[in-house]
Amino acid sequence: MNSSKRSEQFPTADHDHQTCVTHALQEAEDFCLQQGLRLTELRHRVLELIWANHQPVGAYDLLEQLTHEGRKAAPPTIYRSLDFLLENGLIHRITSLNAYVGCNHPGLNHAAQFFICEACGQAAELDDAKIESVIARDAKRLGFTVEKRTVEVAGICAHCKQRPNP
Amino acid sequence: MNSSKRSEQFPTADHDHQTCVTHALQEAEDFCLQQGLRLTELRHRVLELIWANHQPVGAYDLLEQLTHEGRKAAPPTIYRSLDFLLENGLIHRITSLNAYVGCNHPGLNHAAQFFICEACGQAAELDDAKIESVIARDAKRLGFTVEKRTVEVAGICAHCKQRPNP
DNA sequence: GATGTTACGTTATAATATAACAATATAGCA
DNA sequence: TGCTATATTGTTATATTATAACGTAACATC
Repeated sequence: MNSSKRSEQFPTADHDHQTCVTHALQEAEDFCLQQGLRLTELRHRVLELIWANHQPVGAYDLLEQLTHEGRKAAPPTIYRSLDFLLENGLIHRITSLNAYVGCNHPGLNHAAQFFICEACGQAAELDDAKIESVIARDAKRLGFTVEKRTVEVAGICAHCKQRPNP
Repeated sequence: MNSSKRSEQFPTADHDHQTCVTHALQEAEDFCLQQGLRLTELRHRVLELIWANHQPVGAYDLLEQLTHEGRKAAPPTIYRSLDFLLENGLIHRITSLNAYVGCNHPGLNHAAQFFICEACGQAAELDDAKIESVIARDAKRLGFTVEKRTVEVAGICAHCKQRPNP
């Protein structure tokens, strides 16, 4: 099966990335329409670039890609769009990389975990309820009210273990 | 009981912080002696400052504290000491804060989880084997080799929930 | 179309971190 | 002890990530 979206695993060789990007944007457009959010041309383009990069991408990389296509852009331009996309659950920020990646489940307001390959740079997004429940249990024991969870695991993905030089 | 080290919870009112700092430094000295590591005056002082701050502290805060006591210091000065302390498990880096905190179990090379209070700035270090095992299970399913784990939970600690203005 | 709000442009700067090379201190050995 | 290799620290410059502050343009609502 050739999944049309970035699934909860590292993309395989037969992964059709163009379809995956298109699907994600369609989903974002629908979501914003439903929610009365303004997915402006700039925000749309930034989201598209994030998906097109196909792996966590830095704000200044995105900025360069925008300016290369002729758009006038300074850091605030990109950070504002990133803020909008983050606030509305269309992308995630990967803290340990200072990078941004498209969200697989836009609008669900879920807590995600990321497995990040240090060889190829790809990141797999999981949503393991078990991790959430263990964290919740610890928080309860501490009397701690959870606001935000950051779970990021760095290492080597299965593909990169097979071929040493990706 | 008045614990003499920062325990696996948020410090209580009767927490004797001076003893806690002294204890941590003694432990670090012993550990470095055993391992043949050079805990130089600078590194010792940086570690002391980290413990004395009693909560995650930024590199440039430490730098300022060093210069205020008359020592010549530039960013590389502090980052090198931080690198040494990180490599040898004497401190942790809290990615989501870009800050550093003393390790409760120096030398154990353990994976820690942090619960960070957004009100008082304190961080509790846990070492919950259950979280590790769940992550390990997910990694196995993905065929992913884990190198480094980052688990950071932000929220409000029990003390701060009781008194609104800490 | 007047008006309030949201989004974007622009300039400057803050905050965090590293590169590159020189000077000094320390350890280990002749 | 003195020599030499290595580790540590000093110093200058710069890279990288992010935000403040303020003006302008677009849009939405009346």
